[in-house]
Amino acid sequence: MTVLIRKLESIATLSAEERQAIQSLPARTRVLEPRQDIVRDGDKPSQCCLLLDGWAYRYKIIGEGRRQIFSFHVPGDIPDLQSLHIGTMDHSLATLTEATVAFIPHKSMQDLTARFPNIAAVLWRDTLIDAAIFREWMVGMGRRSAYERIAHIFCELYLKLQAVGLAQSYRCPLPITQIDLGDALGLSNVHVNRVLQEMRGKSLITLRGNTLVIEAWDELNRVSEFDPTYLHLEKRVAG
Amino acid sequence: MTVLIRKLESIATLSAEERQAIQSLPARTRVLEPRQDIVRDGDKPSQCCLLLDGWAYRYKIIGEGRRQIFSFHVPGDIPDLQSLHIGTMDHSLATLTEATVAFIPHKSMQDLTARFPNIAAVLWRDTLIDAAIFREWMVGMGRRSAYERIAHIFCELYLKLQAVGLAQSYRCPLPITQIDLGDALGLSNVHVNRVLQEMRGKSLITLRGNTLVIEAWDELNRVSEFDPTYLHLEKRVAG
DNA sequence: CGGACAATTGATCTACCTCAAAATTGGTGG
DNA sequence: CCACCAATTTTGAGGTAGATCAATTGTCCG
Repeated sequence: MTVLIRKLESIATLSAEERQAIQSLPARTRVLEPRQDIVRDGDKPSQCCLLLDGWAYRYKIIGEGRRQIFSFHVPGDIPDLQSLHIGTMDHSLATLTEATVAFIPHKSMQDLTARFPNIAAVLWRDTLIDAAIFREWMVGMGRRSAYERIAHIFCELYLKLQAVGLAQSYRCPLPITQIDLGDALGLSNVHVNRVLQEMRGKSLITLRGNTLVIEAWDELNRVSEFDPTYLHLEKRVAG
Repeated sequence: MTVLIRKLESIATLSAEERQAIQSLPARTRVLEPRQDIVRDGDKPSQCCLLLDGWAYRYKIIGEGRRQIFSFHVPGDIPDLQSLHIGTMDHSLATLTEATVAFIPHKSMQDLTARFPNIAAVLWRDTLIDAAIFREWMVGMGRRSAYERIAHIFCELYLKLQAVGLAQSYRCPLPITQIDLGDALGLSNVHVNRVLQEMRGKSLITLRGNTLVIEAWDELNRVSEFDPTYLHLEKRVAG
């Protein structure tokens, strides 16, 4: 649960007692294959899924195989926290890489939030930040060019990873294909590819073997008009 | 506060005592002009805004005057509920029509949620549904055509209004311009106009004088692949 | 070494945008 | 009741970002 505590402390403050309560949350841990569904659109889960290791993503398929990706998740995230208060899933959650996840019964989460209102507030806050990120992606898909959109998501992912200690020196893992990136941003994989080449040509980034290196952070921020306010990060892990 | 109770009961169940507690929430009521900002991007509000009458919308402006609208709000909504747990606004909230709003201090909301954990859960649920709608709009902007997108938002708005008793017989108020609609869906006003004409031509809708009439509900559902699950409506007001 | 998947390239197409002007509408004051 | 104004809607004429389709190449792994 350490990774969850670290995540929550990146967006709020916890007392020792609260950390302790989170530590002793019961959990059934499991290792999952890459690209494996964890919860599906239409399911009515009775537990939440805490990502301990690896990456996951949320998505929805609409007729004719069109796919929209809503978010990418890293260790410490509870991507389906919402299922605690919304019975029926309106989208799916799946692993991106091999992943270790801990399943926590809704019952245990409910007990925890009942005993510690501050933890409830922090978790609520987490789902609100989730929504803030959705809004920012909406801005991208509605009003930014492909180039700006891709630059923007790179800035976002880097900061999110840095906040939980998974990135530093403008270098971070990025285990997603260009198809995934397109489905997250509302673009075709072909166009994603061309924009990436343009960015490489301008020495903004390097992207090879699942590793993203941001060569020009300031410039990437500038072209995407990136303003991290919406991530609502309280503090950052050194890095 | 009756309108708030009705809204919350459209997505969850309240006890008599809970209804009573909501009724006695302190509020400073005010009438606002059309198109007037209520809270602005960057503000740190100390109160929430309950919409009693009229419409509001949330939006964000990015460089060069590009605007993205995130949501439309009707009586019963608390469009900035998130400010309760997220200190700094990352977008703005404004009226669309003349509107009556009640400002409720964060302090009162916090007392209320502390005393009634079930109300906290319902409000949390409300913000989660808000996020679910954001996701559906993301699907639209990322993967649906302009035609599908417009048809989809009409279905959504009609059901949301019906749920709080503001629409019936496939007819509802819609006090928004084609420019607003475009900024909500990531389209130009010109293109919105052409798509609307196409829909009129096919007798799917009538849209005049701020009133939307859905002439062919089933067909509108079909072309937009509309599935209301994501609205997570518990029950509907008769109508 | 082979097979599968991901990235890349080329060629063509189109949904939607931009710009600009005209027509319509709704509200306002005389 | 009418004339007028501002905002909105509508129309027309290009223009383009990004899509689609179809190979080809590169990469990772067993």
